[in-house]
Amino acid sequence: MPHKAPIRSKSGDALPPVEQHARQYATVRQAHETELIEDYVELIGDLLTHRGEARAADIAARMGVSQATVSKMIRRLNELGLVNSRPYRSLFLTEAGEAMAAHSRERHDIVLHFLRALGASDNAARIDAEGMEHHVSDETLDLMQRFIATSAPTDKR
Amino acid sequence: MPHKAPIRSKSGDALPPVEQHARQYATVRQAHETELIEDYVELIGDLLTHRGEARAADIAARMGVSQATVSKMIRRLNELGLVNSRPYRSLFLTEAGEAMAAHSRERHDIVLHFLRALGASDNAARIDAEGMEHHVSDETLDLMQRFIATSAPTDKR
DNA sequence: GTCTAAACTTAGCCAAGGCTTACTTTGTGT
DNA sequence: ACACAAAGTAAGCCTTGGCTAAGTTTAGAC
Repeated sequence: MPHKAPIRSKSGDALPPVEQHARQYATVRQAHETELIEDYVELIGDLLTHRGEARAADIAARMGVSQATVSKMIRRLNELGLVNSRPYRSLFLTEAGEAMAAHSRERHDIVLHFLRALGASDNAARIDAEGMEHHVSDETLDLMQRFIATSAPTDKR
Repeated sequence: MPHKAPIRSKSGDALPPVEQHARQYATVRQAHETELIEDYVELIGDLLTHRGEARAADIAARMGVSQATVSKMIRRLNELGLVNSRPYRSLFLTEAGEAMAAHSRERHDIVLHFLRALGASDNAARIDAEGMEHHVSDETLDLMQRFIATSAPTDKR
């Protein structure tokens, strides 16, 4: 019964050690937990910046979900101390919310510009950035920034 | 009451049109639905390739979840026609499962090598690849491949 | 000033993906 | 040959993040 030899047959990498492998997946699972929260907070921040206010209806339309879903989510954000909301009123971010929004926005921008610098179309860059944003380590983010700097000496809108 | 003017105040990009924005989030949500499935199938394929068999206990250890969770998941994979499993026995992939595993593995490898080519450490590259893999469009994947080719004329390992 | 549409909330449903606890099966070691 | 540990399964719980349907509040039109 073949069981322990580190066979290496395919293109490249063998399986990582069990604990390392488990940590990889754990990191991804953890990212998924905070991901949606960050997306909401980021969007709220963007709406406040670009539209002057953040209404649940706008959020629902942009997220592509029902208003009920947004309403529920806002309650969560409230409990988490990320937004200040009064029933039937427009939303505001708390300090913690502002910080999270700024942080997310910054990461998002870097990933987005990186993808464009790599040569991606606007559409692909936008979609991929939205998904990748939460799975890029600080280390990699740094490399992306460096890549942007060297590749596109001047431009950016 | 300020309401509709396309204000553009910050660093860069204004908000995308509502429908486009909603589509972005929808794409991410959809990726999340298939992500776990793909990770399991990919891991099973890797275990079969590198270890000769795929046991639930191994999967649980590598995923960092309980055996019960794996057992439940295997039932789902079975219903989806991705694995062949007989109770208490080792797993095998169906043709569809093989195809999905190969596809995931390929994407995973490209992202991983891309990150290394960018300059990421082994650890960061592994973790980020695990998370990014499911959020990279074919278009971007192509660009990554091209980047690998130009940046590292020969090496790999 | 009132009435009505739009915005918002609440309640209750569902599926997914974790968990623990308890049970069954398998296969080894002696 | 059997007993017992390891592997696997089953049942039942919880939280998240969707949904719909029904009710409430707000605010703008007239």
